[in-house]
Amino acid sequence: MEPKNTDQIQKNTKTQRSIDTIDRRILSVLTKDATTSYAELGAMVGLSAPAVHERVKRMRKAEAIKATVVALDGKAMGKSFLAFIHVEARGWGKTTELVALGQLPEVEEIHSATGDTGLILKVRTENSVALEGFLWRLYDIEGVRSTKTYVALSTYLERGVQPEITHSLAEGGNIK
Amino acid sequence: MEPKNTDQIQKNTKTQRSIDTIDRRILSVLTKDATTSYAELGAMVGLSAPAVHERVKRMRKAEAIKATVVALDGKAMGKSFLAFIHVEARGWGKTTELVALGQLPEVEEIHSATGDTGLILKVRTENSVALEGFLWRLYDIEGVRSTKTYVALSTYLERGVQPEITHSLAEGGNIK
DNA sequence: TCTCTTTCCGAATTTAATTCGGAGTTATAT
DNA sequence: ATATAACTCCGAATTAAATTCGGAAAGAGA
Repeated sequence: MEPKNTDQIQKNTKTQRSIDTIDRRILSVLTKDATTSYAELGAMVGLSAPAVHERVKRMRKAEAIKATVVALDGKAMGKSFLAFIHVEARGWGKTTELVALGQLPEVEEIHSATGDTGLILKVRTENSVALEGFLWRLYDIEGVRSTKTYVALSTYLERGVQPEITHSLAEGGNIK
Repeated sequence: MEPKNTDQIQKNTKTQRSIDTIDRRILSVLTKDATTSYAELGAMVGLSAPAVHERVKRMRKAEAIKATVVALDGKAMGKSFLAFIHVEARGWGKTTELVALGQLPEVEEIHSATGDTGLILKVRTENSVALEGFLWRLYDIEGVRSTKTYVALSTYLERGVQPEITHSLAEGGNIK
């Protein structure tokens, strides 16, 4: 047996164990149905229930899993209108007031963005009247220069962060 | 994937009891933490565990609750880049190919939209190179005329559909 | 009023989550 | 090489929660 070169420096001592293939397979199931039991998950990935539990617990602690939540249906909640609103604001200091809009349950996402727009909002309202009401509130905020609203007519896909990565995207080639 | 026509589902089912205040309070908790036990939920809303269970079961069946899922951290999954891509396509028949992009785990949302754009995509990738790779694949699709990409610099809020409704929005006034 | 339906509760049961001790593995240091 | 420490796993035992069940209370409609 040849001795390995020990020159390599290993410096991951205090870092959390990285997410491995089994972790991603577990997460792949849980992003679709988090009511799956540890026993079932174990059968899928070839581990015992306590082993899966241990992994999930670790990922929760490391905040790779941010939360377990129910996904609601917009229409059933009485919110038929979905819109993306691009907000152009004068001066970056006023972003605070805009972010405060997150208090409203109609606002689901707030991102600052590149391009010709400062903020992107995802807003789901009861109807077009409520959306208009929201836009009025937006213009009431000091510094809001302009907005562009894109109303979603149909939603073909809507889901959270997926654990898989398409490595071929970073190579310019086709899907593996 | 075809957008789900919930109207028909509603018709076929016997008149479902509508979502009441207690239901919304339960959902409000579950959208933040679906690991909350029925006993705890019951204590919060003044019901027994079986009563809460019954309500949740009903809402699942009625698909007001679409699923229970884990919310993952994009960075922890190795996806640091978030972008919204507006796609303008020539002819509506080609939408099928675009919707097929939903196969990629990087694609989180696909909506058809009003405005000067046909589709809005929400895409989360490893880095800018992978995002560029994705854009190349987009342009490979027949009929894609142009795209506009908005990269999210910071995310201030990101959550699912909320059960509460701000009624004052539909009245043009202030928050109640 | 009577009946049908819905919603709820407490108790009992079933199922799953969680804990625990120890075996096997790997990495690191002596 | 060998010991040490740190992981990861498993099966068994325990604890906690989900689920089922029968029947009581409340409401709707005839």
